[in-house]
Amino acid sequence: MSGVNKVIVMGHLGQDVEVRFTPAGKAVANISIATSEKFKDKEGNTQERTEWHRIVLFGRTAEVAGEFLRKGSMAYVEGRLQTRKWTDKEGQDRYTTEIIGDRLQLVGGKSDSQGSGAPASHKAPAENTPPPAEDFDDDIPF
Amino acid sequence: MSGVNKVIVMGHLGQDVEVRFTPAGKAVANISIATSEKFKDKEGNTQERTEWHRIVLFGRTAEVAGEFLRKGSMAYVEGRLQTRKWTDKEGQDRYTTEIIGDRLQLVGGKSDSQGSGAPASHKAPAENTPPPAEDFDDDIPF
Amino acid sequence: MSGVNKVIVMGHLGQDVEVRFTPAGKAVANISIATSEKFKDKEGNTQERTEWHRIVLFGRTAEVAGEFLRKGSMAYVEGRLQTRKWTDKEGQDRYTTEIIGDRLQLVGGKSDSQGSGAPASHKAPAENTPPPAEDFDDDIPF
Amino acid sequence: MSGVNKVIVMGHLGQDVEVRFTPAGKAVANISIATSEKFKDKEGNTQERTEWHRIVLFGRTAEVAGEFLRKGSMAYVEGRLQTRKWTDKEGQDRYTTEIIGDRLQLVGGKSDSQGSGAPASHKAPAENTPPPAEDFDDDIPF
DNA sequence: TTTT
DNA sequence: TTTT
Repeated sequence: MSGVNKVIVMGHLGQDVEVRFTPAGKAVANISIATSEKFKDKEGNTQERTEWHRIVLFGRTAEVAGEFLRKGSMAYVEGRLQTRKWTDKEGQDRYTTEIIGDRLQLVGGKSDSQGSGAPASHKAPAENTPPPAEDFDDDIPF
Repeated sequence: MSGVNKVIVMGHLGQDVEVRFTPAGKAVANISIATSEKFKDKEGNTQERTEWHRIVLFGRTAEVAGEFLRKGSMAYVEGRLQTRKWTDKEGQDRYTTEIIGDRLQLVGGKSDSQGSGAPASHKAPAENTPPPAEDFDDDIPF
Repeated sequence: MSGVNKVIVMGHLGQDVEVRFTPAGKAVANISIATSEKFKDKEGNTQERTEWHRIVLFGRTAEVAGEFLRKGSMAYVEGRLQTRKWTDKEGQDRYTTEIIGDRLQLVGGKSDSQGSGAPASHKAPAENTPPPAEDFDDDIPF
Repeated sequence: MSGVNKVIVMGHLGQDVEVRFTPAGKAVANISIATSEKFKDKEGNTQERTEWHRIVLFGRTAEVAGEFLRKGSMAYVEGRLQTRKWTDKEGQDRYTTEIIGDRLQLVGGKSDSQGSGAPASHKAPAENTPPPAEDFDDDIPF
């Protein structure tokens, strides 16, 4: 590993968690987290911009997400940036930047109540590495 | 501001810094920083993946970058993620994720020697906000 | 500013917030946040260690803390480390390490319900600097 | 693990690295890193305050530090805060706050040249846990 | 001193 | 697509 590539994101999930499994049985979860910031537009009016963060979790961390998070839940995620290349239907190269999360911390937002209720936290083992994209048969990149 | 949207990146620049100015005279710099990580492929062989981070700096921070950084320089950048929508030549929506840097710290790598040599550091004022995209006439998004 | 000195802490407050004011009328808040980690002791049993973080907030951020946080509230704090020297009653030098917080984010923990209920977030202006310790008349350093 | 306890520090070492070994043969390194910040004093003059960070590294990370770092080297460290209680010669309780580093990244400062010259980076395995204090016979806490 |  |  060379250099530093670190992301910290905390906010609410815009959708329920999608959990899939690789052929080898490893869980992979996709979550989408919103953050927002205020800024002044040209007229000096305060505006709010929402930023959507596409996050991918693997293994036990993915399972924890699938079990404890849902649309509206608040979560803290630590991870790294990764830009993935894919080909669209016209055969053109496209790029999608995602956060590969290696630490997930639930934060007790109202919307995450779900029966069990117990908050949860999970940290991926250091050797955790995303499976190659080929493990999935998706045509649709996201 | 709601939630947390934080990125920390440190690595070497893949190209010289591009500095432009808005019509209002505000500097905007684009830099590209590489980080790399090792991972095991399917055969168990250690591979290295390089990640390129597209970073945008504004104001005084952009000027410091333009003055002290060049291809090969090492830099530490703190900022936030922002995904920008643009339209390609076929009229299709495209998205590019960038790091809006609000803190730049030069780290004394060999390649940044440049006469002056003085290390530098700069932190954007808290109220620093990127200018609207319309300030630029570029057809080319990056 | 040279180098990087950054702390991120999220957890529950062990006590209510203490807010004081400098002679110049600037608010200063002290909060205490717990984090915990699991580890294995010599016998291989899982133990939990709680870490208490002493945090100091200034100005508007301190006021937000005083208004919205209390014992049991959950908060996210970003700041920097600062070790303060003081003299105990025996005349000996003592040192206390604190986190000078410049960003406070409330996270909707159960215990912070308080009537108003509205979550809050505040970021100190970049030029925010702690007042010199002499602004306080305390004999007791913490 | 509950909550977030994260520190990022980058700066120059004030002294050579001290490496010791536990009875079980595990390396433990102590390093001291300086960061500085500018602030305005009461008279409005710009002053610089240096902050010294006491960092403890374990295992392979400690060995890397011992091999590649020395007084004047620049390093990036990621870790967590830990306050340690000890008893001084008068039998009084004393506390020292340290950064338990789990990621060390050398940054190519001039002063770290040392023959080999190769830059280095090391991340502790996730399960890395500091040995109990009793592993050391020191009377002197730091 | 918090929380699960 | 979230949340306030």
